[in-house]
Amino acid sequence: MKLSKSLRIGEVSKLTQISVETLRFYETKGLLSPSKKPTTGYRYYSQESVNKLSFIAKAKTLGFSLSEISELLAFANEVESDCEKVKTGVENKIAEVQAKITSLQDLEASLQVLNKVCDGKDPIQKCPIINSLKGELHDLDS
Amino acid sequence: MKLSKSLRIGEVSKLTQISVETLRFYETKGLLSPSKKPTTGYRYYSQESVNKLSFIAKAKTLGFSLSEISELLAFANEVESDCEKVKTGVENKIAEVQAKITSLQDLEASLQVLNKVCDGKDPIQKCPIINSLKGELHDLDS
DNA sequence: CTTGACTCTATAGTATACTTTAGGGTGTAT
DNA sequence: ATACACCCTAAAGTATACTATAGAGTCAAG
Repeated sequence: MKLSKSLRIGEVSKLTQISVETLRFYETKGLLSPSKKPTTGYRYYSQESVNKLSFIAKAKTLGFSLSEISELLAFANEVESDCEKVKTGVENKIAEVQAKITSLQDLEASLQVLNKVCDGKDPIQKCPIINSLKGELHDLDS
Repeated sequence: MKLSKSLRIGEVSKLTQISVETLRFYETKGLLSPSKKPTTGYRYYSQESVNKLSFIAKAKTLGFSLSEISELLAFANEVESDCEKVKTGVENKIAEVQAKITSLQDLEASLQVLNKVCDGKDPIQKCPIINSLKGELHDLDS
């Protein structure tokens, strides 16, 4: 078994495009724990660490928070468990995303109503948008 | 001219459902400035303040941040200006919301792909979701 | 005139995800 | 040997939007 070469923080940073400060920050959040040379305190990252970081980056683009990612990583390390929890996590995230989409669509509709009633040319005292916000916003509450 | 009755912070809080702490916080953010009785420092809010607070609350439900709301309020007070800026602000917000919706829809599609490949019953080592995140995620990068 | 509800300021804490700063060691090439 | 890039820790700062706490003054009723 050949041990894969271990990397220092700056090299990992270049490879992953994650700043060294952020790498250290992730460590404080328990997301990874590189080995440290006791005499110098220098961090040495294995290839596995790099893989983990790309896992983290991808999960982040999927909208997972760092603590959720932490959970996913923990699931992945629980040899006992099956992947039901993981699937459940993904399903919860889907539901969450759908809910966000719905509320943003509602929001957009409300904004479109505001936008439609204003030609942008009235003096500010008569601006229908300002007046709508000041008033009851009947059109928007439904 | 009858001056409308001025209210103390607790009364305004009950009326608007905004906590007294938040009312004071909004003040530090420059969103409103109730008059203060010099001898006691007590805040007294006019009906206009209450209207402003309902404006703020509504704009918040429309996804405007406090600093954006601050701008809207400033526009509304610039007697010189027409409502073009306001309309532009709303249009920018619409574009922003649309962009968010699109990216959330992409996100959902990615999550659905993950969800579909996993029946939730594999041992964690074989979990397709975990493995997708670990691997290249070809299906998701497109 | 005292009690209790209400108000005040100033400061710190919460949550998320980092970034920045200060002050000091480490490693390698010349 | 010394310069220079790179690494370390600990603490503070950033942004958003509040919430909470401590210690003290105010107001109205009984």
